[in-house]
Amino acid sequence: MTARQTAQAQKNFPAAPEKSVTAAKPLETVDGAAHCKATGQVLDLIGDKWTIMVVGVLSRGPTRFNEIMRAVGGVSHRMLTLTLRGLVRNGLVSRTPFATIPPRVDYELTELGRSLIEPLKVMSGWAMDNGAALEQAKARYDTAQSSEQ
Amino acid sequence: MTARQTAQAQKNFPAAPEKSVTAAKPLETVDGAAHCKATGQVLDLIGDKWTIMVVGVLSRGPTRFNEIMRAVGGVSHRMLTLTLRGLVRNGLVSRTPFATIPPRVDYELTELGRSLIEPLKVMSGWAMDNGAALEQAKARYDTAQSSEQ
DNA sequence: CTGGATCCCGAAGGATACTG
DNA sequence: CAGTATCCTTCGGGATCCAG
Repeated sequence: MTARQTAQAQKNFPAAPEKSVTAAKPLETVDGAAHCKATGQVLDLIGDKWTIMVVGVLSRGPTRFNEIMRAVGGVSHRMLTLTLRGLVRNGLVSRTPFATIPPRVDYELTELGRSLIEPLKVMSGWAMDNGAALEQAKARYDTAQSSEQ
Repeated sequence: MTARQTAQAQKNFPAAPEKSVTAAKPLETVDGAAHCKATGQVLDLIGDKWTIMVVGVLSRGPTRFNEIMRAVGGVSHRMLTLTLRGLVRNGLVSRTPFATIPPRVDYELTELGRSLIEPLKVMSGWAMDNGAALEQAKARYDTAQSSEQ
């Protein structure tokens, strides 16, 4: 969530593919620095260990801190705090504390946050479709490596 | 690329939302462990600092090692090697060495690799659309924090 | 219950030198 | 040119204790 932005700050693609191909094959290439930069930004938001899991939980409705923690499972107290803070900061999640005792805080996806679900489902769909192929490739690669040693 | 899978290996969602909501609002929720797990897998592939940049470059056609390095800019020799190896291992990129002198190696997206471009463009599109909103949210959040100190 | 602060370890990743 | 090996620094992230 931090490593990339530094590298990206001074990152200007040296040369776009001369004569933007956007008209020719708009769906075949990712061409252009803008796309890469933009995609990188999103990955900085959700590319860490816990964010998508949390978003996944929150997509089911407003949830309290400890509920999220149990639902995600395996996340430390501290990391959940940080993850949520990041989401709130980026406006993807709203945080509404109740002055009850014991205190209670609800987290909920904002409109912006919900708009992210679609892209996530696309990724998820791709993963479901191609996960097997990926595993296969890995297996093949690994056995190939160890045998030719 | 490694941190998550360990956590995810033993990660079984404790309880799916009782009575799967899949029929009701299939496009509004990310519900289900499968989706989260799958999405997590993809993020393990492309969630690191360099992979998408490399994929972006390769989406324009076969490219040599040093070309990629220059095109990406800021990536170290070592990390590019590792990134490419990961992509090759997962079957997203093919590696074809030429026994010329000096040696030359071309990297190219495989069919599987190209199929990933679409999802990436979706993410990229979302980022382009909402990047401003994210920046705004961050700015608001940060100023709010520093002022109420 | 939610959140902050500290400590600490292991992994990520840059720099550099070496090999084919 | 492409790839490997080593060193060294930084940082993510878990455990733990403290506070409101």
